[in-house]
Amino acid sequence: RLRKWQERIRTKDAGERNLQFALSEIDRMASALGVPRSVREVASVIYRRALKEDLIRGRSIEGVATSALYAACRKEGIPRSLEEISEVSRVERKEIGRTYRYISQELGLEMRPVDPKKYVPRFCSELELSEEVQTKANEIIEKTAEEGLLSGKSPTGYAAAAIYAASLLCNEKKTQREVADVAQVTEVTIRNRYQEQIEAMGIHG
Amino acid sequence: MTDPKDTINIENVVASTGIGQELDLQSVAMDLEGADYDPEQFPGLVYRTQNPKSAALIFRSGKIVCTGAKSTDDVHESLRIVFDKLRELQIQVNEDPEIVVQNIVTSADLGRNLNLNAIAIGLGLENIEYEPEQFPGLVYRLDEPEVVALLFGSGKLVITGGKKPEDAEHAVDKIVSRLEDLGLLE
DNA sequence: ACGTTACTTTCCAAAGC
DNA sequence: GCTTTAAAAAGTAACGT
Repeated sequence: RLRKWQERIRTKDAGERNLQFALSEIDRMASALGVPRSVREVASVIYRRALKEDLIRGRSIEGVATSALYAACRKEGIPRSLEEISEVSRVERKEIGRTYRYISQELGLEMRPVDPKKYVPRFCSELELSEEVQTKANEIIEKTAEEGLLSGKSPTGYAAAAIYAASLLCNEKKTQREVADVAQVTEVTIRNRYQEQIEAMGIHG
Repeated sequence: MTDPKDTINIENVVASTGIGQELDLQSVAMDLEGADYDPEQFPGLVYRTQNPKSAALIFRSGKIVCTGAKSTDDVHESLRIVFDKLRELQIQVNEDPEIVVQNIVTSADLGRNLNLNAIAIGLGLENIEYEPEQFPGLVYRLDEPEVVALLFGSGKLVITGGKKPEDAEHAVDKIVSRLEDLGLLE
């Protein structure tokens, strides 16, 4: 009898320790990413729900914690790409992606695809581009996405191309390399998306 | 107006069977030309047929998996070749072992571009998976037939998980009517 | 700025770790 | 869960030239 009781305490303590570890990891990663406190709270809620629904079995605590943070950033409208998230996590990109898809499905998070416009303010400020460029980039994204150009394309690459195009149009040119570095995509991707976007916008230049 | 059903093409058929006899894969690997066997890496021996093109995974238990064939007829032809090769090595093989198709992979074309964002919302976010940062296709699981469809912006699609060629046809029909009902196939 | 190769996703069986 | 095999879809990436 005593043994069972001690075991319960042991598991309870272990579970408590694991939860504390997960929450401190979320805090550490959130700080490294510079996201507001509200995002950490949303991530914590998602993590606790995953724990309650027993979704952590067969997965690492770190992987679920990182995925919860990725989901929280998206839910709060300030997405970070898997590439950016993986830079502050000890879990590799592929594992974060598959764990995110799993918890998102199981918890019924009903996450909408990321809107590329959500990346515009952050990328533009890192590039020190004006408000005018941001507005222009948003216009390009809005208009070309309506025409169906966005289907299947990565949101970061799409945003990067629109920002590159907008910087040219507003005479605040940034090179493809500069934009690519901030968005963490290749110049090839920017070139491909840029060509499609300017063609759809009817711009020549 | 091409019927999307007429664009269906079988790309791969996976089937399993067995010769009803245990095998010494080490000696089969020695005698069978072109056999790849690395038990440290994988317990099955890999044997490829050229015509029809396929890959057979042969196990110690005598069970065999055939994959890569473009039709169920090709699966039977490929396995007939594998059975004959084993008989040449003085291995007893049952008369005509039962061959069970486990999975058929099909491609098709809806003939129109798709707005995957609108389709994701229309089909219901709880019924689909669409993560363009990770993969350009929208994943749609059907209950009847029980298959998985990958929808792309080009209007092309992949149907997998079916066991009969008709499964893909029924799936394409359902997807087309579902998208038409939603006004998203235009 | 090309071209090639290779990786992402879905499905399934097999035997063993 | 992983390992191996095959195949398509389209996007992205990393090579070499």
